[in-house]
Amino acid sequence: MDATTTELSASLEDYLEAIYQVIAERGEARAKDISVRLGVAASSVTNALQGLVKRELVQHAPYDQIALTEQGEQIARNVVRRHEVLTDFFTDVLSVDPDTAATAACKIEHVVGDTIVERLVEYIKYDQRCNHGGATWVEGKGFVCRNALDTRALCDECTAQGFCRFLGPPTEEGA
Amino acid sequence: MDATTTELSASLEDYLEAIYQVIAERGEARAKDISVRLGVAASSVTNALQGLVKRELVQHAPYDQIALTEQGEQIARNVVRRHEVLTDFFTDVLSVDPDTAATAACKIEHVVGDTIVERLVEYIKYDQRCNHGGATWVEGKGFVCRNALDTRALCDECTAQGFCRFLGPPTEEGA
DNA sequence: CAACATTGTTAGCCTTGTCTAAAAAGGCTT
DNA sequence: AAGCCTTTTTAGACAAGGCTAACAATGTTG
Repeated sequence: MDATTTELSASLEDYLEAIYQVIAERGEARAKDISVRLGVAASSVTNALQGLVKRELVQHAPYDQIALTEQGEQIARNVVRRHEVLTDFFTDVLSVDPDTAATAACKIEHVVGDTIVERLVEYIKYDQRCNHGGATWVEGKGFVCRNALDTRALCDECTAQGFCRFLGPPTEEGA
Repeated sequence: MDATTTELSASLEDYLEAIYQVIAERGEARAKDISVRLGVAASSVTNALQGLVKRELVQHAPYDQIALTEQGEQIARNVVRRHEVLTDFFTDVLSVDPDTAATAACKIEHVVGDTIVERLVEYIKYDQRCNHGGATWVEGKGFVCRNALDTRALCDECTAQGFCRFLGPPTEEGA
């Protein structure tokens, strides 16, 4: 089995993520921590660890601590990043409540590809920097652009400057 | 087994979706169509059908056509809807290319919850109706609000009207 | 209507991932 | 160092879902 090529299952990604986070929080990770965090039987952890060790993503001698290999840590970081990006997007852009956002991110993080994630990152940045673009969720009304809520103040400023003040002057690409 | 309560696996959702689409396209569905569409062995289809029949989501006598029950069709429609919403969001809002969008939607449709889907719907609507809010992906630049691309025309209009012209006047909720 | 091609089903195997129960290892505590 | 409690591992079962190979039904066509 080629460890570098094989796609990792959602389940194994979850283990990797949990290991990474426990190490980050506690300094070290033991099987118990993982089983508690994932709500899974201890034997399931042993089982998963064997798979991860075989793939060289984890270092683990029986009855000992759990550590990530270089490779494993990289994958874990990636999963965490996807999780964070999704969470941020759901809460900041879509104004979804934190619990729902977290739950959704936990599932989607295992299936979303890089292209989408990077676009989401850009979209979040856009939403943060541009008072034109940023919309706000208003219950019973849908998404409303901030200009519509903040009186005309921003629009005046926009006109005065002739461009979106956070992006620089208009480009020639415009219609 | 309580057919109404049990969560459906991603795999069975895929079968349901395929059956729905084949019926929509061809008027009827047979096992072969499904195996071809999903790229799966014929026996896998038989197998899945048994599960779906047991759950009363599909009607199917051996060697006969495949039909959806009321229940099954409802679930199928739901999956299709999630797929479409995701695809639209990825292409229209995030400007991701159609292939990537479709691939991502195929996977995410099985794990995304209703709350997020409905927010995405609203966001797409917002993006379509509000020239303030709508952003456009510009390669090498990120998302740029349409105002920044379209010269100041829209901004002038915005100022003249004092509000986002697609949403009505500013509300008191504004800061 | 009989032969053959296509389609569908069955049977049996494999992998992944979970569980429980039982055994083994480690670590405290006296 | 002996005993006890916790943690880990092993062993074995099970469900899902996929595959191949073999068999059965259907249907088409001389």
